[in-house]
Amino acid sequence: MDMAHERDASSEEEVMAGELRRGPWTVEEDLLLVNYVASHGEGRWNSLARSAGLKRTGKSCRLRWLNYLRPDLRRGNITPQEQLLILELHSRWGNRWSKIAQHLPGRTDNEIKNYWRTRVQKHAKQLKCDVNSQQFKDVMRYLWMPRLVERIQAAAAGAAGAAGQVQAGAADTPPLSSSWQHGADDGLYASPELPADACWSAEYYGTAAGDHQLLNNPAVPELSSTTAGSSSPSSDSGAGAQPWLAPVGGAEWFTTACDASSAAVAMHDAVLAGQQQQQQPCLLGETWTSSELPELGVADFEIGSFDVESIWSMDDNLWYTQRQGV
DNA sequence: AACACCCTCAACCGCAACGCC
DNA sequence: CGGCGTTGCGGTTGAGGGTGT
Repeated sequence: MDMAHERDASSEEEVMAGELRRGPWTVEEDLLLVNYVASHGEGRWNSLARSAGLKRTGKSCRLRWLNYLRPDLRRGNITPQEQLLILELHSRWGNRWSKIAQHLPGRTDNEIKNYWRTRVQKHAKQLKCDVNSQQFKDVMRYLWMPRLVERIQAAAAGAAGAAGQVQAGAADTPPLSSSWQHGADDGLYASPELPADACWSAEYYGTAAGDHQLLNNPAVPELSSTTAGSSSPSSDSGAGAQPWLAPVGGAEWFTTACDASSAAVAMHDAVLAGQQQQQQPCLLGETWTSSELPELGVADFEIGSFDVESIWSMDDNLWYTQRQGV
């Protein structure tokens, strides 16, 4: 776009002339921006930059505000709940980062994009397959996601156990395949890493009514079991969308993930048993014979170098530690 | 201790869409 | 209707910190 190039060129000149700053923001600049937005509101970023006395482009100001200074941003690691949601939403929408970010309150598209590139794509690379390949999708769906579910449940069970000392019976965590996915207890889904009012608890993962709210959540209409199959062919199903989890009915994938988790955990336990005292990475190819893998669609490509443990030990070893402790 | 390599993430870039005049 | 400014999105880069040798 010529026009854009002209603008960029002028900006470049301003940078060269020392009229515009680039690179990391200083505390002073942050203060200027925060104070200005607080008193004048967002928008009109170019004029805002000038009015606030910032020697930055409007674009830079907007980005700094949205990705870093906004008061409603969440900080810290991406939680297992968020990871699960990212995997699911990306499977449906592809690299529609801003769209995905809309369903992760307090997270920015940039953050999610970075997460995907640094964590998810890394594992695809380990598997020596394309991140969009069916094999990798299957690994995500049948291994990664169930493990996340297990991990969430384990964390919730720990929280419930602690709460059980206050509320009798709360530690009696129901089996995964029944109550977790059906959301019998709101408290079950609360992550210790999340604020009490975080939407992840009941809103996203279930309600006392027993629905799969992750997929029926009004905030994610495209995932609703009542709309997923009948939604109009909007841009959501266009070029950016990736159809490998094609129009499953509502919570189907989630149920599958939960069911698959048992098998996945069993395999994991077998892996641990097989490892005995050896403190070496768990290698899929060495532990799971190809005869066990066809259902996962990972039998016919090279997986020998893939470190399974690294999947769920991406940010910490909570899940693994808990499994070891069982 | 020094160096190289790797990883993360804030920031930038190019482009397209939108809205106003 | 076209020009122009603004906004938003997705891809990419590079600084800085961490880790391995």
